[in-house]
Amino acid sequence: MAEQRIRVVLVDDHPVVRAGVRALVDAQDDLDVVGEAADSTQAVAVVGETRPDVVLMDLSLGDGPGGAETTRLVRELPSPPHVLVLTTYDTEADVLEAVDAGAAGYLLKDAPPDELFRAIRGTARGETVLAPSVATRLLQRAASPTPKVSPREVEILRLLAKGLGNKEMARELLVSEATVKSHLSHIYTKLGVDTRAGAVATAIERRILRP
Amino acid sequence: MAEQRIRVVLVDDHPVVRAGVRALVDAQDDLDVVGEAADSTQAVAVVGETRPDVVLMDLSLGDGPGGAETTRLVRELPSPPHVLVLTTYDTEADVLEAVDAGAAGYLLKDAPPDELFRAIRGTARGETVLAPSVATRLLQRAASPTPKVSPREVEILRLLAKGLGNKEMARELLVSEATVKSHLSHIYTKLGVDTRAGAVATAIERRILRP
DNA sequence: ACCCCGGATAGCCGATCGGATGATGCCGGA
DNA sequence: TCCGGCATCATCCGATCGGCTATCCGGGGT
Repeated sequence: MAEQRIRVVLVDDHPVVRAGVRALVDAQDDLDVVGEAADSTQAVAVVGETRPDVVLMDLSLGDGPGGAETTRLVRELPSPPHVLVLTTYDTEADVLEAVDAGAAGYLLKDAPPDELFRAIRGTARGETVLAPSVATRLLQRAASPTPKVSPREVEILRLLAKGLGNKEMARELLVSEATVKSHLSHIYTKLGVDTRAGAVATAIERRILRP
Repeated sequence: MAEQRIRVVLVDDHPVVRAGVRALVDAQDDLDVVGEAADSTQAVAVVGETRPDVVLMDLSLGDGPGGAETTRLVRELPSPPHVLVLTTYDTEADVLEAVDAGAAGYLLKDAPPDELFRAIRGTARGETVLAPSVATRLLQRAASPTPKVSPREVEILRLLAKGLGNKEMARELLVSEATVKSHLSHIYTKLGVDTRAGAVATAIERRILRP
């Protein structure tokens, strides 16, 4: 059956997870783990050397560039491999970021091994593979596009989460209180809330703020 | 060297992680993985049957009872095994909960394999093993004890994160607005904040609320 | 050239919040 | 038994917030 083994590289900062995926994937006779990387730099190097068909990419890589950025770097290599994101979270922001970084699929770590194998094979063939829960979220977001929060607004959100009042934010950002209120109004509109507490909760949920 | 193999049971809802730990641990000749469980019920059953020396416990087990509660259940069995918590997060609330559920150690999943092995051996001998970053947090918290947030207050926090006003919360919880404000004041004191937004951010950070 | 958007600013006003203070009832541990 | 924590309720008041309306400017895209 295995005309040609599918060559896989793992990118994950957790040794345990790498060992797990390797153990599972190597047990399949049409799949080969040809390399591992724990961070972004290693990932690019290993992919360049081993020229795999598929890269399994974790999104949180500890310090340094994250999985999304690493995906972008890998996809910019000549004749790049397909990237299958394999991660714990299914927050919409993560998915979107990964997808527009060039990821071909998105799986959650709690997926049963079978699903993982099918996903790898599909990705190798150039198919797009999404975990059901992720697909659902994507569709929801597609229906109501998330307006982008501007950098300045993120700044406001950060201070908001620290519990600052408008006056204090104004001082902190060297602008007038009126400006702060203006930003806040825009934030409310974009996040679909109408209170500061709701804005903070939604911002964290959407991963605009890191908890 | 290996006078007596150390018998280990894995409890984790991620197949990938179970495979990883199993692969790593089984490769050590003094350690034996004698069972796996994906949820709380399975965990208790498997531990009861296999009578391991050490249980490696993930804290987030998907639906149903979590790792802390499961740790408690396992520790209530006759001549119970030592429980080593192996998880992704090192939030103070998690650690405390696990420790007073009877866990003997706390390791993070990004720990290098060596550390994991040493931790398992230590735990088997009845030692207390804490990841450095966890130990640090514990000490910090020991200095300034975190006041417990009451169930009712958590309820308030939940609604707060949804952006409700005091009046709306009162209606929702079938109490007077005065009561809501009273709860809020207590929450502010306990969390060390003085605004709703700050309370939400801190509550999420402390994992009192799930994002 | 034109227009839209992000960012900054202003004033107004009603609704809401946050702090202070005080009181009651219940339950569980010392 | 007594104390403390939890949950409940009440009032008062100054500070703050949130919505609304409007203006201005600079840069990027059509």
